[in-house]
Amino acid sequence: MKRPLTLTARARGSRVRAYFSASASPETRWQTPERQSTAVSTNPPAAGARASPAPARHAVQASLMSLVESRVRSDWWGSPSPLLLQLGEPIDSRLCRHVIRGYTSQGKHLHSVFVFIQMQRVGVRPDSFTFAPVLKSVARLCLREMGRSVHAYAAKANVDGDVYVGTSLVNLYSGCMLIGDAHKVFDEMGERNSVSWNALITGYTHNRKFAEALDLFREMQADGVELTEVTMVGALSACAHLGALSLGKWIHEYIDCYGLSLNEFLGTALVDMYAKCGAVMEMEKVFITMRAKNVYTWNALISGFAINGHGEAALQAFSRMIMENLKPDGVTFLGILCACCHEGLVDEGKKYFGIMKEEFGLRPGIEHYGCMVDLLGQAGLFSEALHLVQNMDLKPDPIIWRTLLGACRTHRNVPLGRYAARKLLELEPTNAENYVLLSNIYAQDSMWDEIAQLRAVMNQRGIAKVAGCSSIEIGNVVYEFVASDCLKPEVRDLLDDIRKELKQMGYAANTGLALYDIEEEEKESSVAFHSEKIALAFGLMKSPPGSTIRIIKNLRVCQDCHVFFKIVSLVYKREISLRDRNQFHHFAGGSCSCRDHW
DNA sequence: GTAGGGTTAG
Repeated sequence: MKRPLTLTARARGSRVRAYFSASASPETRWQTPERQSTAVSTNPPAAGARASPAPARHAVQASLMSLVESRVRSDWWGSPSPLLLQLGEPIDSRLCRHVIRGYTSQGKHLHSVFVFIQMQRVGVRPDSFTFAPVLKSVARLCLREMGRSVHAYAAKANVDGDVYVGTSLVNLYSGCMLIGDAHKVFDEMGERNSVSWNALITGYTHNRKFAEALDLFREMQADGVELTEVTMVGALSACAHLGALSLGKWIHEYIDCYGLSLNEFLGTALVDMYAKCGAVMEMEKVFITMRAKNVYTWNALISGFAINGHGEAALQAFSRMIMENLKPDGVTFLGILCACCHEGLVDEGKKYFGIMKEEFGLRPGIEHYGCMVDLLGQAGLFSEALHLVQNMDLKPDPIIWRTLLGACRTHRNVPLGRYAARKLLELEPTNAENYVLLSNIYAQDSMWDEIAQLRAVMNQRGIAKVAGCSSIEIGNVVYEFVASDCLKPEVRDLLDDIRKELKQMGYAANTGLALYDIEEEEKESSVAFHSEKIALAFGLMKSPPGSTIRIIKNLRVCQDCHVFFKIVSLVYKREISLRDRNQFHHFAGGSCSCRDHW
């Protein structure tokens, strides 16, 4: 008998807050208590989500034609099926549907939309069979205003109550990043089924609203709607991003218990969930179990190894992938280059960057260059890194400059740091992270005047630092902590005790990381209460002895916390997994899986 | 006959 699990919604408004606890056992189905959060369904849609349908046909013709016709004409006339362009001729509606469906399924979305418009021009009425594919095409093209017009036209044609059309509309708005509108359509649907729920859940994950996606997942289950493979893919994706391991495991159990098909989609989502939750062994187990694998699956495995500091395993996986005759793509090489970065494998990274172009004919994107700049910069090879940035065939983006700036911080390279920061701030003057990075470089060399100037610029421009936030799951409840939080006395006392103990082991707070020029004692306390340290103290207090402490942070871990965690893992004999914004740090016995490269 | 799915720099 599996453990009974209950689910609670995320409680908002408290400093330490519970997201959810894991769910019910698969046998007993998921017991969903009353909602505590109003985060999801009260989200008001943007005005005009249900625009007046009155002038629908004209709206389609006028607003859509001007937008689409100019873009489509060049390749339309050369297309293999120009028969519908005999404007003014009667067009058979069945033929139109057939052609639209064909174009949409082939990914020729502009063609699909264009045929739809021709139908309006010659007075052929579309039906639900026509709206569904054309809405899909509009969604893929991300044409918001066109989508609203087609929505209005569907209402006018009285087919918006159809479950297929409704689901297509949910998909349309979420694809256009208008998730509030998608939810409004969903709420107003007279008939819903599993597919409509899946469309909304997936929409929330695509819109990066992961906690809300899980709220919906819980609602769907409570409503007794069938949870399918597609549902689980969406929910697992949300778990992966949130680091919600216990819920992810529950879903895995459900898949096994209910015999859901571990196809490429679901298997890849599971592999990715375990990877992003730092559970590397479970990730490998799922991968081995899977019978159907494709390039997505391999990519999830390779980047999973990479972010968890298993660079060699990532490279071995790549070799196996090639042996199994799978063709790697750009994402595969991103994982490989990322693995080389985290392992500091400069020569290997250069080799794979070359292979990518020469053997596989893949043109490196800006993200591949980003990895190479990181690899070279973190290795202290600044001339090569700068040469690459200045000579690549793409315009350097802010991430490229920020990566170089980060390497300058690692190696205390103030002159190049200034140069990179100037380039970066030209492109991205309002991102606080850029100022903090440069300030950290100055602070390492006690350049307090420069820091004061930076602070003045930030104040003048009204730029505030992003608050550090760390979460930890204890007993199936996720607690969140904010940096310099108002601590409970017992957590503060424990942190003080830990610090005293660590000081005896030679730990001294790295006060150079404080953004401002402040008194030594204050500097120490500002890094002393970084959110990950608070989460760690809470974890030491509340988790069973010997269990792995898993913490997730929204920003990159600072050098001081990194040292702190290493010593805690040694002194307290605990394994600690810390996921920061870019990668995992697995601490054990006084060292970290990242080998201090991050 | 129409709708819903996975990987991706720092």
